[in-house]
Amino acid sequence: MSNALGVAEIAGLVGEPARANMLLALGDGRALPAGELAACAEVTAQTASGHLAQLEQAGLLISIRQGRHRYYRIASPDVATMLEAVMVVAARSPRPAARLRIDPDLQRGRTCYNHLAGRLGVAVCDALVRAGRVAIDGEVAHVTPEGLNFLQTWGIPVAGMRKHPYCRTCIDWSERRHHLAGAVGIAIHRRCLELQWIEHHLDSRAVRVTRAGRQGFERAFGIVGAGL
Amino acid sequence: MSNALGVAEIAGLVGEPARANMLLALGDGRALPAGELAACAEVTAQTASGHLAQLEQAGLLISIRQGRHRYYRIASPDVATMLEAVMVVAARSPRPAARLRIDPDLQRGRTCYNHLAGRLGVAVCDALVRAGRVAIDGEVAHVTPEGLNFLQTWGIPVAGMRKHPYCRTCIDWSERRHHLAGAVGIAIHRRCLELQWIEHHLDSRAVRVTRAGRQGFERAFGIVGAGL
DNA sequence: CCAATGCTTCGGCCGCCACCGAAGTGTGGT
DNA sequence: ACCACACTTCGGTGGCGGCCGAAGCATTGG
Repeated sequence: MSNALGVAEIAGLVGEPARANMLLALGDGRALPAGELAACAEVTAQTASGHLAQLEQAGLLISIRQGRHRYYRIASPDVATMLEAVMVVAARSPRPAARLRIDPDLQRGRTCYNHLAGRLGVAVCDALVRAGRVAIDGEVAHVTPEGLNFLQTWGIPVAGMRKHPYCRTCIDWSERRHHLAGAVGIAIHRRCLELQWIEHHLDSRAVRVTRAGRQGFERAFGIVGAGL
Repeated sequence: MSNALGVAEIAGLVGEPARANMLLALGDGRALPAGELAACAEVTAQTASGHLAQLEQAGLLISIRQGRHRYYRIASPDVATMLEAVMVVAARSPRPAARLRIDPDLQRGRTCYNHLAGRLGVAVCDALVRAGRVAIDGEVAHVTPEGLNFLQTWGIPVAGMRKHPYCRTCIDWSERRHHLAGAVGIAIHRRCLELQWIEHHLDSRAVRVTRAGRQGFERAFGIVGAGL
């Protein structure tokens, strides 16, 4: 039925701290860029690149190139199941192991290079789509006339930014759900900072929604709780 | 939430061909002595001992000492579940074939402890199943009434061997197929030796099919080429 | 165009670990 | 008592592979 060599090969790929860290970071189905996975694993970009290539070649991950980024995600539910099964055993293992803590702040809201991501980013994107201000067609997003109007009055000079990477989606946080990237995404992020709706954690990419932000996100976007 | 170090540790233990072989041999919940596991993994007793100690310390296996033997078995259903999950991924992996050099003699035919394995072992098992003489149900195999008759007339005293490890299957590492183990498997091997259908390579577990064996395997089992 | 950024490839270093020979411990059989 | 057998421990060797520095594409933005 199955051979031990194949099993050892797969398990061996997981059995390396750097790769295990990357796989676990992707464990919930998100797609993350290579650089970020390198940070998760605490190795340099070169090392991570090699690991990711192995994982993809073995069929554990698949990658999508988006601009100069390369997003990786778990290839199939089978792989996720396997990871969970290993985690169960690892948790029951008598060997105490150091725990790598995942910052819950990062999951709530963060910047993805220069636009909003995390639950907050998804919430903003959803709100814009629901309000008919943005229309998503695959990887490309369009700002509708009402959207242009809205952004303008909100304080974003949309006029000058009709350029190529205008508005697009980013496959990222919270599986298969988009958030806005591109020029519009960046502008929104910048405007949120200007308005002091969010503030950055020092030394981290996590963002915190301020009290003013809570009100602002609710009034302008209809987001209650500001994605928290 | 979960710790990557623990995961890597567990997966790393499985990610070694020798250990993976042992774990898979124990995958059905049987308890096997260290020596047999060493044979399964095709390493010396010392090496196997070290591996087994690691697996036990990590909580994947537990051992019972019985006389001068030491029987190992899977520590918990969680571990078995994990192994199956890895096997599923390994089966779907685009790299199914072994990249490890396999001794062609061993692949053709060999003994697995004391029964036939390799292509010859698989061919014999297949032939018996095809002829309705053996029925395989998962890891357990049953000899049908016709099978009893056949073995008897072939020269195997089946009458006295209704004991516990009667007839079971063993997963072959090089062929990824089942072959017969247990008392019946051992008896078949012994009978083949008696009939001089096979002879052992000196100093190896490889077996060679003699000219008489070629005829015999074809006439009795319908195996042409005797699995070569 | 050029500079910045993200990722990949190449080359060499170094540590870990699987492996086996030899010797040691414990159990069973005679 | 003796030997045979199953397993373990120890020590030394060799190879595999993870790691990073440096350099090489590719994309984006100015």
